[in-house]
Amino acid sequence: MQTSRAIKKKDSRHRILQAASKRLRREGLDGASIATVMNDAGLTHGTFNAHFKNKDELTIEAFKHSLAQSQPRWVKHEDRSWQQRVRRMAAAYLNPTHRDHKQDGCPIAALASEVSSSSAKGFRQSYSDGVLSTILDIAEIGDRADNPEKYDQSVALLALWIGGLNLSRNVDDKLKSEHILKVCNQASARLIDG
Amino acid sequence: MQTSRAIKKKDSRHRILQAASKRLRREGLDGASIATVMNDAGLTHGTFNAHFKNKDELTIEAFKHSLAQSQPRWVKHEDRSWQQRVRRMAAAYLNPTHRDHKQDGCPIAALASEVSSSSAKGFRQSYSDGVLSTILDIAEIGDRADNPEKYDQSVALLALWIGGLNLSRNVDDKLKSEHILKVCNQASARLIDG
DNA sequence: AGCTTGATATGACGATGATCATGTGAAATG
DNA sequence: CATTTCACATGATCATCGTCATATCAAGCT
Repeated sequence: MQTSRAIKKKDSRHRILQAASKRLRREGLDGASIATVMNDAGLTHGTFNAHFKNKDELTIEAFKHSLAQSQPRWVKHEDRSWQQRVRRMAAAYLNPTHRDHKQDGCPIAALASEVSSSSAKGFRQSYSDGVLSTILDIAEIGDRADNPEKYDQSVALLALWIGGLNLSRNVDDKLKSEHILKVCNQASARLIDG
Repeated sequence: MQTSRAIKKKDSRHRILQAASKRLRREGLDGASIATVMNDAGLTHGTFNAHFKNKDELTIEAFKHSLAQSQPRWVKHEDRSWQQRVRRMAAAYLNPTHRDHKQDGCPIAALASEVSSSSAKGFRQSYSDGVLSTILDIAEIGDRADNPEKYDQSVALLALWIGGLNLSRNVDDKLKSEHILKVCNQASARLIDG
């Protein structure tokens, strides 16, 4: 049975993870300082190590948390066909709402260019695992051998989506930014009926 | 005429920019600390503000410097056809050498997910300009109106390349990383002969 | 030669961040 | 109800970073 203290601690941990995963996605690896995250969670910064060993551990857990939270939103779906599925996923990924809510969106895109320079080895491993499992989830297979063609198409789609989303986030002109999203949606469809 | 002092200063500035642009690409916006960069350039950190107003200015200049330095390597070329051109550019961009030399490679890819959270407004503007001019350079046109179809294809290609390069950098497994590069090369060709 | 200018060096300052030792108060236990 | 336990708070410590005031020393000028 869980004591009320244990429940409270689990709840605090969850609030910290929630806050950290948002900061992590919005402000990147260095942006999510412990003091800020703990403040977001409504706790004082010194309490941090009662919940996590150190910052690396928090980063890893927050990344996993955000992936588990955001990925099903666009991946897990019943679709009438593979082509339907790709169109739906592209539309769910490449749109102004996702572009403008980085802190609630896909952590793979949000951290795409920061991973390789991270000093936290465990984080790079988690990210790598996240990428590979996302590819399989897009393809709806358990292993590349199950359907190499779909796997390869899913790789290219994920690359296109991550690149397109980041480009659209970084182009100042609103119209041009939305044009990027539109073009990448069309390119997604093109990639699979070749 | 340039005095030897002016020459010396210009040379120092160039060394600082060179060092900063490498650090910027390898370690990201926060990684390139002034002390580190100045040390790389063979100067003491306190001398920094004799060359640049502040860190934001250095970041902007270093980004422009690296874009001017790296972009022509794969964009400026005489090609027999548009399809040839795209294949050549994809091969020049999506390969293990570029993947493994982030500090000398494309700054648009190297900073793709960090720009939107940067507090330096001038840097976001420079990056945005860099993206748009790179798209035009890929298409070899001066404005989208010159050839909307090529422009749109170039947008999708750049997205695919940036996403693919970053994915390959972040996947631990060597074979899988190279597979990503290969698949994205193939997808590039596919995107233009639809 | 003596004076001025400017490129670089030295070192201090305040801010921020990660980590940790210790204190506190309330819930759990007998 | 006294004692123990534990979630959390407080505050210190050490490192790093951006910025800046001041010092030095050699190149250029009169």
